[in-house]
Amino acid sequence: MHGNAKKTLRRIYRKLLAHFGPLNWWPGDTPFEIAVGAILTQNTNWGNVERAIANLKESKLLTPRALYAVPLKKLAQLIRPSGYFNIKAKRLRAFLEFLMKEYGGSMKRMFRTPLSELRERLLAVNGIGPETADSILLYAGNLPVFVVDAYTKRALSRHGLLDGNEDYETIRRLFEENLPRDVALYNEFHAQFVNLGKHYCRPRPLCDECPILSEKGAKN
DNA sequence: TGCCAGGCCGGGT
DNA sequence: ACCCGGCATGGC
Repeated sequence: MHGNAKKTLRRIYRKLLAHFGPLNWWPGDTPFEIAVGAILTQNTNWGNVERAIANLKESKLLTPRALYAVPLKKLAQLIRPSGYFNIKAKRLRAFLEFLMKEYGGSMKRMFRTPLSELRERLLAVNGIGPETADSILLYAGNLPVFVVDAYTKRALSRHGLLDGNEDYETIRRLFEENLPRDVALYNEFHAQFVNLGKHYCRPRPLCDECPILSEKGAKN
């Protein structure tokens, strides 16, 4: 990114917020539900994830202990609407096993682990990659980690702020090093990027009319 | 109808 | 260190 990253990021944030208004994301009723949602939403529409979570709620299974006891095949059927249900059932199980064995099934206890150590441990769980780990840390744990997703990369690349070949960690550091270490800001900023992607930054219809970010060299 | 969705893993160069 | 196929349902 060019010289004035701080100003550029603040300007993008201001424009997103002005356009969409505050989104106040809280994608779940409990930290555990948010973690489950973070895994289920991998490359999947959130609407489908809501159905899967509704199934778990109706079955009274949306607690770590209850869900860990569900047989894998049954778990897969419950989360069927979220897509990739076989692989996601295994990924949920891997996270549940981690949570149960390391923290007795307590998200609160899990979040007492120092941040950088917890991030490493989450990344070591099969099925949890950088975006999923960071979503759990930020949205379930209220910890100051910036979540980078496909829309974030796409928007910054398309507007010339990134080359497009930067990796996840590079982009995450770009945000964390150029914004105040503020959980509410990280939360809202990522939510705004996702909303931008939904409306204006699809892969196919080139977002010529994107009203949010200014082109490289524009004044605002 | 075909493309896309808030990725990640495992195997191959 | 990249690159790619596979995973799968539901909305537009």
